[in-house]
Amino acid sequence: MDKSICPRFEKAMSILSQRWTGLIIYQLLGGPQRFCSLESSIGVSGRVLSERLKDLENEGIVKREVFPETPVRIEYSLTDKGVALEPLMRDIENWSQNWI
Amino acid sequence: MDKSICPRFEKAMSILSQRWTGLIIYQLLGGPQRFCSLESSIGVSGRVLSERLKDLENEGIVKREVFPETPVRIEYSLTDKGVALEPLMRDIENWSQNWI
DNA sequence: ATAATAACTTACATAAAGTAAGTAACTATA
DNA sequence: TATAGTTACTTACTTTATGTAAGTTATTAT
Repeated sequence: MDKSICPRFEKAMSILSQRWTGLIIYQLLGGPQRFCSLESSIGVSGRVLSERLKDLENEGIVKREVFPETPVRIEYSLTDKGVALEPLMRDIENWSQNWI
Repeated sequence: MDKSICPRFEKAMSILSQRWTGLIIYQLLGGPQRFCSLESSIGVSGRVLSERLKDLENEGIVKREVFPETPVRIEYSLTDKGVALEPLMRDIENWSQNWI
């Protein structure tokens, strides 16, 4: 091995290349969403969605807010770090329109 | 399920969010590379690299060229479709510099 | 004849993701 | 009071994906 790739870039890739991460972020660009809403619009299993949201929260990309209503409402949204991924998502959008 | 995500976008994501795909494309932006060179610079196993390169070839993102020298030389490079991913890779680079 | 090299492939083990059922906390309905 | 409904999970179990290490093919060098 003679890794010549920037560790920051690799770290970013390791986050973004996890299954479902991109779609979760893309969905949240449209505004805050609830667990079940993400689950159904993306088509990810609850088990993995739960895991991914925790990871993204730990990375400071997603924010979790609890509203103690009945039944409880929990909203997920993007932090500034998450919103900073918008240009990237737009590039994927453009590329997919031109080449897929 | 009420999928509201553009199928082209989803398809693009399913390619790009596969483990190692991003790093392979990123490395090939620097020019054609051989199998063993990709293997060592990225740190992916040969088994999976082989699988990925086939997938990317099938998607028309990567081109495989055989040079019948001794020992044989095989070079992988990006097609136009692959090169079109450069802005995206630059965005990931930028984001990682600012936020990681 | 043996070893070396590149580019894979195969067999087997471990890690990640999917599926379906279960839980907690509360409310609405019978 | 009991039953069922709702949201946001978690748990146990199965299937798929990836890693590891050894083997294969074709060719040249020693």
